[in-house]
Amino acid sequence: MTEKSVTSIDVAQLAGVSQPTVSRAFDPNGRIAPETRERVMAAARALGYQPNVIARGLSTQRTDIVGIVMGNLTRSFFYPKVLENLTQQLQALGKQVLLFNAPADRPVDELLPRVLGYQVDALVIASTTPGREIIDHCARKGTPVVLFNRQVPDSPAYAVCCDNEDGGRRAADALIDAGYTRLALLSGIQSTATNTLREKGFVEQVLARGLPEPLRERGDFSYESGRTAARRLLERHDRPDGVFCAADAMALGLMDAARFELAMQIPADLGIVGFDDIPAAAWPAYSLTTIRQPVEMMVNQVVELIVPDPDPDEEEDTVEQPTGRLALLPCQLMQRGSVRPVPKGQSNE
Amino acid sequence: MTEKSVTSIDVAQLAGVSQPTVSRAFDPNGRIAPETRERVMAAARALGYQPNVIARGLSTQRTDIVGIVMGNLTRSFFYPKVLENLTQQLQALGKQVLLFNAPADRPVDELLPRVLGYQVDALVIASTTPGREIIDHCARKGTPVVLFNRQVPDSPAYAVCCDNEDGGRRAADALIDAGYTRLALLSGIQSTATNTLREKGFVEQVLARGLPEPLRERGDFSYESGRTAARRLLERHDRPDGVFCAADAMALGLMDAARFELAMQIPADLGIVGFDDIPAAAWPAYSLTTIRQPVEMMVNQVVELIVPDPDPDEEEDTVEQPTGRLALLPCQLMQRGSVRPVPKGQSNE
DNA sequence: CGTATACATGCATACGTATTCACAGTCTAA
DNA sequence: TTAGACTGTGAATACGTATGCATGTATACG
Repeated sequence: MTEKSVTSIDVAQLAGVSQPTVSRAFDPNGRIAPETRERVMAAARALGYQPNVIARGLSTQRTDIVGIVMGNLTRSFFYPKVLENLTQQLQALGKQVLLFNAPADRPVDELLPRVLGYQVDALVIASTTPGREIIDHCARKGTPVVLFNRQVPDSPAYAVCCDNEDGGRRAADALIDAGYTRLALLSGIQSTATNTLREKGFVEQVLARGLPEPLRERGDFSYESGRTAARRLLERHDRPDGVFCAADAMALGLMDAARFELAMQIPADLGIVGFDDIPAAAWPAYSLTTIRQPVEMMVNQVVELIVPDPDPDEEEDTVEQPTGRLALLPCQLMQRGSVRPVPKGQSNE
Repeated sequence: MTEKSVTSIDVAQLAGVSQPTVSRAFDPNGRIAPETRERVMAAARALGYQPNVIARGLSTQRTDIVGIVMGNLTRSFFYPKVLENLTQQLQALGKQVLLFNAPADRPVDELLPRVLGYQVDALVIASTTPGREIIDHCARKGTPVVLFNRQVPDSPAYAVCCDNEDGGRRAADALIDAGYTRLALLSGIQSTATNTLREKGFVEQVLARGLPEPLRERGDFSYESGRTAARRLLERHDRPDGVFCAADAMALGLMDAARFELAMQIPADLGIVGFDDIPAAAWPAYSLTTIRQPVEMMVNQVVELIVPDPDPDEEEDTVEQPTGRLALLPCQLMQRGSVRPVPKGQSNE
């Protein structure tokens, strides 16, 4: 058993050619006579030969593997879709995804040795805290790094973000336009850029519209954290009447605590705006008004940065991209039932 | 730029040893003097050297890469957790996960060339339909294949399943014990073993307990499919009063349609039992009674099959495992609010 | 003191592919 | 007809690591 696997040499022998010819047959641009290629392919089929990607990687210095570092996949219910889309698109382009798991609240540098060892062609960091070390190291090796909804200033990494700050502003507008006045903020993991920017946009807009500084409560992006934070927040004497949650999962937890533990009416007693637009936000049991992240667009951007267009006339001079290039994609307010309708004629002036 | 990456030869030069010595320094079992190892490691640190896993893979015929084939990650909300757990555990054991995406309803054989090319040490197939070809090919190469919640009879693949058939039976008992009598079944993708077995267990138990054949409606495991199926199912003149859904996501869709479109009371007018125990099932907005799959246990089993215990006294004779070995893990009924309480003294006799 | 043993290390080579170079044959243009 | 360009192929080699084998050195035992 454990049959020795069939190599390009075996195929070469059967087809009566040399090993390099087999290699060329499998290279779409390989200079080879059509009839030779056909003969090689026939032999390959007969033997069940499949080029060894590992060996090829050693030879070409390209593995067609893209590393993806992700934190808790199941915390906010947002990243599974990102991962799914990314995997599908990359696979369609001949790349495969190597998945790394990292804690969300520590820099990902601990994974550095692993990631480097696998000679990935590119690295996507999402849902965790990027570290300088890993970014710089990849930069030296010429490995593109794309940060997903994260930013590291003055670094050579690309960043693809939805406009979190603007999203925060829109959330503020949505609540204020609807007439809520005692606002609160339920934030996520403090060390993340997603949280910081959403928070900043929200608070600044609240102040800009002439309302007092919103209350603050902390969570970790998860449903449970939203639910427990809700108890603290809604039992205060100066209980807020409108809350922006930095992630939908927290908003759902908050909503459940408010409705089922504190018997509050939504949106009458309490207006809630989330962030992400996860599937459950649209379910009628929640009908959560939220800020949608343009996942498809973001993933497209990432893919574009990672796998260079094969077209551009072989201008292989690698037009040096501006370091720290940032793609900022627009978010969109999804109006649903967790915020009461805007009174006629009133809106963000 | 694109600095040439540092190899074991560079480290060897700096440390004043030969290249194989560097290799041995990084091998935990390598015969090497402690002080030499320290010197090598110091040199490696100084240069930022990291062994090239690809090259190692070529030499050792082991890549430490485990392939995972998954279908729609976001359809039933069950697989993200599986993937997360699996990735974490394998990573802790020094393996990495290479992710393959496959359509859920077609055999995964189309991916065969890809998977084979990457020389994975093991292959896990979940959430999609396994194909004979890929299994047989891996068997010939000595690559273990583990099917997650799937089975292919008489194949050399391992299978780790929760006891889907028993889960179906328990669902039937839960509904019948609570006094529901006009039962229905909302099934998932027909070609999957998970669906077939849950269906079988449920129907057989319903008949065994003396009730008439349950109605049947079809979905695809997704929330939306549950919701649309609900409309068809609940507008019949012989509307059921108890439904078993082959996945929680469908149950939630069904529940929403029943409550918000048809103004039915749950559990009074309609009892619902799901399968999986996804996070949302426990949320008070749903409080779904469901059959829990023991995810941790299942993942542990998978990992055990994939990475052999290093302990067993080097009995490397590879005690031939029985082909088609199946691990059947128990599921558990989670009693919540979507089924009315069992009347006193009544239960599965 | 001599021999057997364990240990530490270097040398040579293998893993499977891609690629550079050289060579022979074919085709085109004068 | 011949010089040149072009095409298709094989030989040789590189990619970075692991490992079998041989060698040399230190240790144990009689």
